[in-house]
Amino acid sequence: MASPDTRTQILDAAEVIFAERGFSGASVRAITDLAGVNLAAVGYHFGSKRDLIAAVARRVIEPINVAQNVGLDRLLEQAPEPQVADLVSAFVGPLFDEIPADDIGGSRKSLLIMTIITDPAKEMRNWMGSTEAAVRDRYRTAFMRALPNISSAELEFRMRGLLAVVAVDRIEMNNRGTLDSSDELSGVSTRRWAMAFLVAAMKAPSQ
Amino acid sequence: MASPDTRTQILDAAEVIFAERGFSGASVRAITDLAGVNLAAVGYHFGSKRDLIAAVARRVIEPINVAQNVGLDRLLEQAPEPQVADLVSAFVGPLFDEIPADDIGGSRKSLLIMTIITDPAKEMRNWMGSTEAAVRDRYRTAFMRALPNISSAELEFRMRGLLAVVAVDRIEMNNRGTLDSSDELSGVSTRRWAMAFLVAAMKAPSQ
DNA sequence: GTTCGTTTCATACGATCGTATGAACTCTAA
DNA sequence: TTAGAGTTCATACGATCGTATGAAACGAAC
Repeated sequence: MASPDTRTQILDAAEVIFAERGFSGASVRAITDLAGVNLAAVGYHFGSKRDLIAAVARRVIEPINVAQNVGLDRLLEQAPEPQVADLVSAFVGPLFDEIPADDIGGSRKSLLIMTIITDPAKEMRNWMGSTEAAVRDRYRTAFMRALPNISSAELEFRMRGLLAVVAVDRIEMNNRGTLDSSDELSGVSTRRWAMAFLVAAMKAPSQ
Repeated sequence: MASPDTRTQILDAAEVIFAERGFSGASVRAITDLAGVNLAAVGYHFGSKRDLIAAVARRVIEPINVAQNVGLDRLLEQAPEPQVADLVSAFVGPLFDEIPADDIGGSRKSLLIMTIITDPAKEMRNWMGSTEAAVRDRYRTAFMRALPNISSAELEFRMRGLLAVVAVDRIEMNNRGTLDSSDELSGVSTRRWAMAFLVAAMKAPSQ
């Protein structure tokens, strides 16, 4: 069953280093040094750096996908056709919930998510699509019922916008978070701002 | 004055390689190989890889900033207080204009822009802020007049959303552009979709 | 206490990285 | 034609990269 300690320590350290330097900019040695474990531990527990990247990404993304699924389940229980605002909240909410804004680990995770989304290494997108695409499909059909005038393609564009706004905002907030002091205030505000911004955007008349 | 050929060939090749592999994932050798020039040419023309990154980023960002400035100038000539839709168009338009959607170089540039925005290497943000921040300030004051009920902080959030939606969309379109065939259609649509989405979002009531 | 699967360790390998160097080449001006 | 600045070239250096290896350490079962 493998001692969970070393494995977890590596995952935690990798999350930090990957967020700081990107996937290819991070060295296995930097990760094992931060984790306080032996260099060879990565090979033993994960096989290769590529597999470590996959494990780290999975650990960050999975709870978000689960929360998005649960949120949509709860909405569909209450009403067969949820409102746009509720769908937006259920979709982007987990990005705020699973990524605490004020602590260091939170900003680290948001950076990591964007690293995952935008990393040029295409390996990511292959193994990620499985569950992530399923969640997005569920939400898209729900959005299609709530916004019958919007075409499927345009809806996909808008859903991408949901993720983009929240993810980029968290990154930017983190970048200045190291300089500014009282970003707790803007941290709480951001969620309200994002909801107002995104709900209005989703409801925009079809173009 | 240095033969502009080699320098430009390096910049062109670096744009491709950086977009494909990220800054730290790209090797100088890969760039010079693609450019068909000698390895040492990077050292001679740019000094170091870091300086090459700066030069590439500057070449991509600068025309966008210029176009954004020109667009705002033109709006302010016509009316002292431009409308929201016009401001949005002038702000995100250059991202479409300077980055053709259908050709390969276009999607490459959009990827590169996102690489610049999100790259964990913080060196970027230092030398970039100079002119970029000035443009954003001009637009923020213009938006503040058009949207007097929105606080300055929330407005900054919303302007970040403008860039995020467009940039992420271009990346995603590029990612699937390699698979799909007829994305010229969605390429043209995207601009209209972005405008509808973003204008509605900017006009959202304050929260 | 000895055995044996599991985990950690120090260490080494070949590849590749960014950069530096000095010779060879090109081209213009005298 | 020659002098010299500007540019390109082949090549090498040390550092660091991901990965592999085999010995040491550990812990539970008998």
